[in-house]
Amino acid sequence: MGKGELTRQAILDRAVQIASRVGLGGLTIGSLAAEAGMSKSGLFAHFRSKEALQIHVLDHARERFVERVLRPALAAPRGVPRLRKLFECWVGSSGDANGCLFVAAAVEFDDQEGPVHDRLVAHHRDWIESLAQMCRTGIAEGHFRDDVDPEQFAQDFYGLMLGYYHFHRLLRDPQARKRTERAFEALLDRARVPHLDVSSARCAQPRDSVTASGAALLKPQ
Amino acid sequence: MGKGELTRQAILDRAVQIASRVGLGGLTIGSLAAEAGMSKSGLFAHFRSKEALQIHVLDHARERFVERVLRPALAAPRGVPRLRKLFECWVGSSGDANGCLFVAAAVEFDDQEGPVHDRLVAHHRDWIESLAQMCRTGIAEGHFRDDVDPEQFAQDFYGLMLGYYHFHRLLRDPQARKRTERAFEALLDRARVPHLDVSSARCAQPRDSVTASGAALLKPQ
DNA sequence: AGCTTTCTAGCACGATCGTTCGATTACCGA
DNA sequence: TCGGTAATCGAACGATCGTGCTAGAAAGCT
Repeated sequence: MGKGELTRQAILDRAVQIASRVGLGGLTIGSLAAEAGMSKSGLFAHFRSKEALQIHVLDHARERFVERVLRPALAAPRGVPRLRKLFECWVGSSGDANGCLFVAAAVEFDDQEGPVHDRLVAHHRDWIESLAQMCRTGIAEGHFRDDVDPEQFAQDFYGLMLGYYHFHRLLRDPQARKRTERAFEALLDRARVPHLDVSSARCAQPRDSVTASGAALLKPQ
Repeated sequence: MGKGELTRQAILDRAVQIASRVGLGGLTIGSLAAEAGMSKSGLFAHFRSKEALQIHVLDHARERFVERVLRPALAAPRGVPRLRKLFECWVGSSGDANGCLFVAAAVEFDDQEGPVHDRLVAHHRDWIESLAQMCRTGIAEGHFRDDVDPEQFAQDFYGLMLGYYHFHRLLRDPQARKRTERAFEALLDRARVPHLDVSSARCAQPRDSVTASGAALLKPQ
């Protein structure tokens, strides 16, 4: 990795942090340059436009987020344990800027069409699909009923996390996390096979880690 | 109402619409003036600063939102019917800019301290408290179990709606609304009395009849 | 009607926005 | 070590940002 790519990564790290606070639109080249300790034009040369910068920031945040949340989950056994690990990493990374940026950008660009919007939607679709796929795996493993709707599960899951971000970050509610954990357990319960001792299902054999779930997000580059 | 207050309201109506698209920070005095058909300085004179404008926009959106969502709900019978009416109005006003602005502003100002942030938090606290209070009323009316946690209910409710906004507005998912309705019914079910053998009841019921199940519990009016 | 208060437009300001360009420095394979 | 490529900088561009100031138009009151 050349020097250019190196500082580029450093810039993007900073950019994600800033953008998670002020949004992708509020992210300014001048302030980013100052934060990165380089000139405005020097920084600008790395990305040919602000729009390109925004997309790169989005991609960067996605990579980091996948690495910190999805990847560890895929190392866990399929089904409920994997979902639980995902949840744990997701909630745990709430101080991390990468996840927050996605939520912020989602609200900011929800009806501002353009390349940034399209890229953002694509990433979110991938993420939702990963959630749904994990639910399907849970069904296949016998942890969930087979009439559970994976898309419903994914939306409920995501909504639950959005609620967490909201209560945790805006309202600074110290109980937000505990409630989110309860909501997550309730979500699992709703999908779970009735009259079954969960602990036995949870200790299912750890099949090989990387499966279809999240494959869309894990493709290189 | 004098002419000044009249154009002020017109300005704020426009401002809420614009801010729901580009955020409170992205809301610009110049573009707002152009949209309102008046000069930049003429508009500016109504609010002594941009920050004051943002707060007024926030208050305006809140008033409208309460009028369109909370007020109709309070006209419904206490407990579950009221909650159902609230949900209905809330979901129904998703095209309305007033609700969206709050979600947008919440993400935008979640760690930007200042007067706007404080006002926003206050409004959100009020809203959440309204949700929790409705839950308490549901308990008092005997619709919900008395060990239901109202704050948990409020967070779950809000999260569910955030999920709706997300899937509906960003992802343009045509099924978002139906899933949100299912999630809402599941939320009611979880809080509902009696708490008998949920698993069998849950599995036996086809999805369509879930909606009707709660309404049968209490007679209208 | 006239008079006073309120509202609005025009102009200008410093700052910062994204962006371009040419010069200069740093890096790296030969 | 040298020469060429890549990285960075400084200065400047037009546009737009939020914000004052002042003069005039409109509205409201008696």
